[in-house]
Amino acid sequence: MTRHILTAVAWPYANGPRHIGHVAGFGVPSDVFSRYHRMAGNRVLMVSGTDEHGTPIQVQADREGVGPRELADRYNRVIAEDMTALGLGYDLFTRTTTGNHYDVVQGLFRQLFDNGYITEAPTLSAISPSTGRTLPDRYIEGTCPICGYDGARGDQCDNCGNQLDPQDLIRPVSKINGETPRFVQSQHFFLNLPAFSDALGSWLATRTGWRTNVLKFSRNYIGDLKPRAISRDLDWGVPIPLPGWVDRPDKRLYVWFDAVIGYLSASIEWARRTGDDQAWRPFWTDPSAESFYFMGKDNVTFHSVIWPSLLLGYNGEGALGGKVGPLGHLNLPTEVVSSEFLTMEGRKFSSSRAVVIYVRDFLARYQPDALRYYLAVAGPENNDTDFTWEQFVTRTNTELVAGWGNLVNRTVSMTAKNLGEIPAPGALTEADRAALAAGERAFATVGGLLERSQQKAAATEAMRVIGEANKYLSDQAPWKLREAEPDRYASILHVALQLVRDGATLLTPFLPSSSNAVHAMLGGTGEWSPMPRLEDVEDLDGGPSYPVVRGDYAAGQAIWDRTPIAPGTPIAAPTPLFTKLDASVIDEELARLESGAG
RNA sequence: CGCGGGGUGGAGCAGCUCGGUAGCUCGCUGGGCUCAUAACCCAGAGGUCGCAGGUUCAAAUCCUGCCCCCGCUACCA
Repeated sequence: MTRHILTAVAWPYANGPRHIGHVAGFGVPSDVFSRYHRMAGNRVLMVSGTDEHGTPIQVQADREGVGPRELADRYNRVIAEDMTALGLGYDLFTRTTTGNHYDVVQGLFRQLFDNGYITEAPTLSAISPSTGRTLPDRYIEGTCPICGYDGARGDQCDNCGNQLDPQDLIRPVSKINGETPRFVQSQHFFLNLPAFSDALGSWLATRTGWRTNVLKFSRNYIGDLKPRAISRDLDWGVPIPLPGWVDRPDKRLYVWFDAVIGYLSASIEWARRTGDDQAWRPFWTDPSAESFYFMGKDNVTFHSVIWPSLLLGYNGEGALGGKVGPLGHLNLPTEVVSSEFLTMEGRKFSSSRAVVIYVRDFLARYQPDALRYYLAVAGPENNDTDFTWEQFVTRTNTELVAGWGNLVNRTVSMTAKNLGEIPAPGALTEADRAALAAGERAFATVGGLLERSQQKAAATEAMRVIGEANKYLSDQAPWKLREAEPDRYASILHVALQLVRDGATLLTPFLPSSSNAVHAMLGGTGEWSPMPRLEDVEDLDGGPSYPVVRGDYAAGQAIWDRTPIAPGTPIAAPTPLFTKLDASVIDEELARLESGAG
């Protein structure tokens, strides 16, 4: 039976361009996963978009002297272009400022409200006197009332480690503009998280196959849930859909509430754009549908606790009961796949301190597949991992260029120069059969690892198979047999070309562009693993137009199995798949890092 | 006692769930090959698996204590 798999990819925040640490966490792993499942014959829906509400957007907009919408427009486009350039195969990469998203978010809010899971209460919050907007704790600094340290943050003192409330700070000031925040009583809405702790507990107890730290962290977290405010004093965000509130210019839903709902709204938007409004349902309301959420570890609680709580509340499945919402019963996540963090040359990524390499700048100088490969094989899958330029150059040159690229190049070159077409095999020797069997077996082993989200091991295993193919060529040494034993020569090249074909297929989830190139080299026509494209679309509900990432992935020929090569297919001289990097790029990039030029 | 991860040959990692004389990639040394982007193949050197105890016929693998590193800690999405 065909599985329906939702790949829900964390939403990049549109207050600036994204760096390679971001795509290491959510981008590349989710695309490897989706491409594999598409090849394995499953129906995949991969959605995401830019998250554009919240105070940091507002702050950055003020800093740049533009409105929040203008700022969001700019970085939405930058990020969508970067995701496309990396080859991330979204069915829809949209944004949170669409009419469709507003509708879906407000629909969820109303259902949660009607079911009793959202309540109104007064709360003390910090306001910026000059703008009237909520001032989040992290933007407030002052002297710690406990230890006297004068750089304490509103939520915690970094010096003595005590948890603080911002109103306790001595001489609190706004980090944004230095003014003294005002603390005011204000009416806000709260999500009754404690009402979900039992339901969350039994749901988490049924989860299997998760990375252990995600489960441990989540189980620990639900032990002490408190109601959580989901509105803010802001004019930038989704309006609160209740009489007396919806028209207020100073109250908005808080960004984290609307952002996680994006998975659902983007799925619905995708369906509407396909012409079948209900096409999202097999991924959300069918009990057998599966959903995998990809993110960095800082986002785990939002996906393993908060988002499931919203879904439980919408379904009327918390402690207060309630009705199922108009969209029907929505599935909770099958698995929350979290990545650890990537560091940059031993330091934390930091845009402000220029410890960073943006996706855009990276791709301007290096191949997307080189980045994808590095992140897949040496990324932060289970541990924090350091990105170093030296490692990047080494892995690119030894594994991609000298290992895989060279296998393709030497095999295809020999064939093109001396035969001009894919040869038919003669009688196969034991060594031929063993080599072919190893290539075929790899689909099960690499596929099994990908099924279990062990992408590092999967990539390593695929490269091992390629190493065996290189060894096969050396052992058989066809170049010695070209004139003396032409039949044997043809057989060896046939086997080697089939192994190249297998290697390209196995590496397709990781290196789609390169595998497409190999497909063409071997005389393949049409699309192998389709790439995403960026296009401008009209808002479906009358808003301004915007760019989206989409693709016609079903048109791809790639399947997770051996694709036999066809003798007689003409073969031309190849061009190298990967660019070898000169050792000098290490120093150049390190110098860029030091000078802060990005 | 806030939660979690980690300390394995020069570098980066796997192994630890189900204990049995340490594996992979890179680098290094020597050799082979010459089809290939000086790429490929073979052989070798190099580790008392953070420290100290304990359990066991046997521990990198289980238990206890300690030292060091890192991430997270919820109004920052």
